[in-house]
Amino acid sequence: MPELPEVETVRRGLAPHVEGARIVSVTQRRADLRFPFPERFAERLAGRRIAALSRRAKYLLWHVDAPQGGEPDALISHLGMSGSFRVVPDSGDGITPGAFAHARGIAGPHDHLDMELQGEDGRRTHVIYNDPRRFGFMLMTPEAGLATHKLISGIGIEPLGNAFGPDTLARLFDGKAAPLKAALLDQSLVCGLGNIYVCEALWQAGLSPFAPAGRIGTQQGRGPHPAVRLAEAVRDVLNRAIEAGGSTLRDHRQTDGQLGYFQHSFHVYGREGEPCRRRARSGRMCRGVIARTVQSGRSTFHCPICQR
DNA sequence: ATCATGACCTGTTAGC
DNA sequence: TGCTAACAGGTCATGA
Repeated sequence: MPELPEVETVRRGLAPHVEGARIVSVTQRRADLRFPFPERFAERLAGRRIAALSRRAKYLLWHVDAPQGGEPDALISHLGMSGSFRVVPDSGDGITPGAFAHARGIAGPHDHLDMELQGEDGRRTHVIYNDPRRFGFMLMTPEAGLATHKLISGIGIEPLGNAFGPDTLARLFDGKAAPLKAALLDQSLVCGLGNIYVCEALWQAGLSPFAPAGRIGTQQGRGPHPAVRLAEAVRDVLNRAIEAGGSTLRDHRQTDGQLGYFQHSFHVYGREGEPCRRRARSGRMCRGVIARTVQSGRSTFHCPICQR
């Protein structure tokens, strides 16, 4: 599921419920996800206040205030392929979170974590993490060391940030023989893109997923420079996807349970064998048929006619 | 350094 | 209907 737009959708959905809220209790239903949970995870969080919820690449960062006599921590969470959070109001019947959730039939087999929160308005809610494939994870690190944390320090530029643009992109890709598809998936260059949005951005930019990444900085032709088209396409696709609440193929839900709907706007992803939807300025439709190929072990969807 | 591959784990779907 | 194989949004470790 979760590429940048889905993670950002989740962040926006959670933020009003968690920012400023106090963690009343944490129910952890298994010892590990992709990685083991941190030692004494639930105990360490209980009683502390969540100051802010931010996002870096596809990571959600929960900034947790210091406990008595301690230091602030950052909870680093990743949704993997199938993770989701949902927010459920407390029943107010005083039953423990786990029992509450089960009693109400809310906890499914893959509800691995249940955080009971008390908002600044005093209201209680549960934030429940569900993840069937368990490729997601949660780690804790001192807030002061967050930027140098192994998982965070190597992350590339945020495509929706101010520093991202055609020049940066061309510089990052300069000299790279790897195909554009692989370069855009490389989180240490530009972060947040996954298989879907790389395919969509390349289509929108009219660039071949197989073209060497280094070429976008030098290739000349008619019309806007490829790096300009690609940078614009990346931002536009991501922004539109966020507006749509992300893409729901299977698992992605907004935190209120709503589906994302950007999948209805896909031009290439999952459209193998269907006609290309590009319309030329003349009004003529592209005659191409969307092809699926495998690049570095994953499906690439593209139009062989208009993506060069 | 760069690149491709396999592994992680479960659920869904296509095909027989 | 029932079984099996292929495939799925991500990342990390490994080896060429």
